[in-house]
Amino acid sequence: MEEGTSQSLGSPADTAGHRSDYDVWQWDAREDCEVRQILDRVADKWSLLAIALLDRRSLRFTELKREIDGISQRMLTRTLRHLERDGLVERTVHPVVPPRVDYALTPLGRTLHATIKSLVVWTEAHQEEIARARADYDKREADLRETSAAGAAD
Amino acid sequence: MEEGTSQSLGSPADTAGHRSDYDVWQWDAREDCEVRQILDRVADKWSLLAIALLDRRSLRFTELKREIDGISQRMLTRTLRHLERDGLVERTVHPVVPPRVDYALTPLGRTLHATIKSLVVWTEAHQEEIARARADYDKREADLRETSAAGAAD
DNA sequence: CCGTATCCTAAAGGATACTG
DNA sequence: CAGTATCCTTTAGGATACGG
Repeated sequence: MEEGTSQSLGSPADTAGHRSDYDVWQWDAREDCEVRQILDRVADKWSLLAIALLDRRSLRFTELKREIDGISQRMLTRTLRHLERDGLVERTVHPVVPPRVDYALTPLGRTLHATIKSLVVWTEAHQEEIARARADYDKREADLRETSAAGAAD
Repeated sequence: MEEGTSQSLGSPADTAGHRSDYDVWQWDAREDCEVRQILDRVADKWSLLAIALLDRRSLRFTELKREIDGISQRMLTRTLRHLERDGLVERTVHPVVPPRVDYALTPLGRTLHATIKSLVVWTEAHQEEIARARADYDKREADLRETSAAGAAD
């Protein structure tokens, strides 16, 4: 792993004695860069769930619809099409009637799922810490409002 | 009830000889569960960028605004407040005039960044594969439209 | 300098109805 | 069964103006 290659943003950077080993701007969140797109794909409302389910076993459309209870037909179709386009999911149409369509994770999809899982694991490991942080923040906020209200009342 | 509450989705599961080691439904994407919230936080338009920048060194409001060129004041404030509330970023107000406010990643924020980074690394490693998949998909789509158009014209 | 408040637009996504 | 097509609501987020 190289230290910053295209350093960009003329920042002195290393001042904190700590540094990212990639260039932040290479995956600038606003651009249509790959990371942004993958992140959007992974993070959208239903993709992650579909990926996780398909990582267990392949499923057909209706099965997915039933398992991801609450998703609309429209969104399930869109989600699956996006995943398919990105090469994460494979769609197999069986020429029978009534139609049967199977969805399965590709090898690429499986490696992505493995990666996402580390984020899930992180969250599970730290959820209490986060909950505490939120409670503290909200408490401080409430105290602040109370104080300023009291101050205004004086 | 569907079979299986925690083990859930009555899937014999292992059929593919492969299985996730967590319960998909514990982090059901639709609920206000922790994973969903963290994922939303991480994936929203600006958070990731802010986190990555702050992982290098602490920055003040205006510096962040300048570095994340394109972000509105409104969204920068909101983004930072959310990160602060979750205990990922620490906000330090210096009681001077004009005001000076420094933002820094907390230890928790740093570990999150490290985790996110693995997703970034995954994306960088597979972006060409994804690009190919998309090109293939679009090609097939185009061919299909062409064919059906020709068929209709006949 | 560091915000908050207000207004406004674009996009995501649900509900519903229809089709091969 | 496995989708499209259409309409409608909700939300994210930009622009702008103002305040401590």
